[in-house]
Amino acid sequence: MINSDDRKLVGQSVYEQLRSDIVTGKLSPGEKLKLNALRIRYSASVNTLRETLMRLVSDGFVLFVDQKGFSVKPVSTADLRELLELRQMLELSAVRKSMENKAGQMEWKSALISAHFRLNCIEKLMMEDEGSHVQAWEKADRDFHVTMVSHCGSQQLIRYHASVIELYMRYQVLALHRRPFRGQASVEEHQKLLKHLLDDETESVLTILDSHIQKGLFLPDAEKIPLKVKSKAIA
Amino acid sequence: MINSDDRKLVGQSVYEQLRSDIVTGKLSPGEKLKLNALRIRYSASVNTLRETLMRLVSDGFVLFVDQKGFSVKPVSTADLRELLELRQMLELSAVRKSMENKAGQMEWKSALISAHFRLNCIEKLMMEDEGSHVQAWEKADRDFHVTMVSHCGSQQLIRYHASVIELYMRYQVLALHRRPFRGQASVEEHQKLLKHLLDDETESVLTILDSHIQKGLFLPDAEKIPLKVKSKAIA
DNA sequence: AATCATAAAAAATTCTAAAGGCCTTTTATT
DNA sequence: AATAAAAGGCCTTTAGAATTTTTTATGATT
Repeated sequence: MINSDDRKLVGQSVYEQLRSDIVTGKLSPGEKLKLNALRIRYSASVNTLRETLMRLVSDGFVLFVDQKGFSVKPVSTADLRELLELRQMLELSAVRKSMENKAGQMEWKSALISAHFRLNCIEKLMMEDEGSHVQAWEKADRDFHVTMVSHCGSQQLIRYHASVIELYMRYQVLALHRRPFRGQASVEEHQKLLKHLLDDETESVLTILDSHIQKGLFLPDAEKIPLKVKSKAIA
Repeated sequence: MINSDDRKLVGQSVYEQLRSDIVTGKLSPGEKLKLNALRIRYSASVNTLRETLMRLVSDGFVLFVDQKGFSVKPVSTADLRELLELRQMLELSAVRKSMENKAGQMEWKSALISAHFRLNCIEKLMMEDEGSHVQAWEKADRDFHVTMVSHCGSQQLIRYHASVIELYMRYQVLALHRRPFRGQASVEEHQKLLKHLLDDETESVLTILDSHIQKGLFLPDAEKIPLKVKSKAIA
C-alpha cells in the first residue's frame, strides 16, 4: 500500500522507508542506528545501508560521527523554530516569484487546483478520523506547498525549500500524534490561499501564507519535545 | 601537503578529495563518474565510493540516475544566478541576525578579525601571483563569509548557507581559471565589511555585502560557461 | 568508594569477489 | 531499412572476512 513499484532499487526503497520511519517517529529522535540491527529490519546489506544513511545525513535527518556510527537526528524546539523561520523565508520568496512568473500560469494554476483538491479531501477525512490519515495528510499538505513554489523559476530555490519543508514536516507529523489536527481553520486557510493564488492577489497570498505557516507551529508546553529519547530495540 | 591527518577515515578523505576535484574542475562539469575508474583514481572500493557519491548527490555536486550511475553536476549561468540569489537571501539575513545577537560579540568579532587577517594575506598574494593561490583564496574567502554568519544563532541557517556558498564557490574557482582576480576592489570591500562589522553599523554592512556578493558574479560572455564538457579520461 | 588498567565483546570501517540486472551497442535476420 | 537477438559494459547488491575502534566488563590499586 505504500510501496507500489517493485522494480525500485533496494537503495531507493530503503532510503524512503528509513526516512519515513524517522519522520513518523517509528525511529525515535536520538536513537542509535546500529548497522546490524538495520540490516535485519530493512533486509539490506551493510553497504547499502551506509550509502542510504549517508544520504540522510546530508539531508539532515541523521547524524553521523566517525567510528561511532549513525543516529536519528534529535528534535528540539530551537531546531523547529529555525526550520519554521527558514521555511517562511524561502517559501514566501518563492511563492512571490511563482506568482510574478507569468509564463505557464495556466499549467501552474491547474496543478494548484489539483493539489488543493487532494489536500481538501484528506483534510475532511482528518476531521472525522484523526490518526489514520496523518501520513497521507502530511504528503498532501507538503505537495500543495511544494506546488505553490514550483513555478518560481529557480531549481535551487525549489530544492532548498523542499529540503527545509521535509525537515519541518517531521515535526508536524510527530506533533499530530499528541495534539488534535487544527481542522476547520487549516481547511479555510488553504481555501483562501487557493482563491487568492488563482486571482493573482500576491499580497493577500503572502499575508495568509505567513500566518498559515506560523499557526502550524506546535511548541509543546515545557521542553517536552524530545518525544522519546530512550533507545528502544529496533530489530 | 593537503592531507595532514592520516587517521582520517577513507570515506571522509575520499569525500573531501572528490568534492575538491569537482570544485576545482579536475573533474569536469557533466563528466561521467564511472565507479571502476574512480576506484583506481581514489584508491577506494566501489562501496566506499558509492557512499561518498551519494553524499555529494545530496550536497548538490553530483547527479545520480538509477542504473546509469553518477556524473558531475553540470554548470550553467542559470544555476549560478540561482545560487547567487539564494546566497544573498541567506547571507544577508544571517549577518543581520549575527549583528543583532548581542551575546558573545567579543568572541565573534575576534573570529572575524582572525578570518579577515588570513583572507587579507592571501589576497595580497593573489595580486602578485594569480593562479597558485586560487584554492587557498577560495577557502579564506569562504571562511570569512561563514564566520560572518556564524553568530546568527540558527544552526539550520548556518547549515543551508554553508551548502549554498560551497556550490557558489565552485563557480568562483572555475571562473578564476579564465579571468583575473578582482584584486584591490575586493580587498577594499572586505576591509570595509570588517570595519563596519566591528563598529556595529548593520545597515552599512548589509549594503556593502549585497553589492560585494553581486560583484563576485562572473557571467561569461555568451553561454560559454560549460567550461569543459567532453569527458576526458579520469584514470 | 573512586580510579585506573586490562581484557573481552560489540560495532564500525573497508575491501574483495562474485552474482545478477539494466542499458546500449553490435550483429544477425527478415 | 527495420527489427530481433546477442554481447559487453557498467551498475547494483550481497556476503564474508580482515582491521580498527569503541564500549563494556572485570579486577586491581589507591
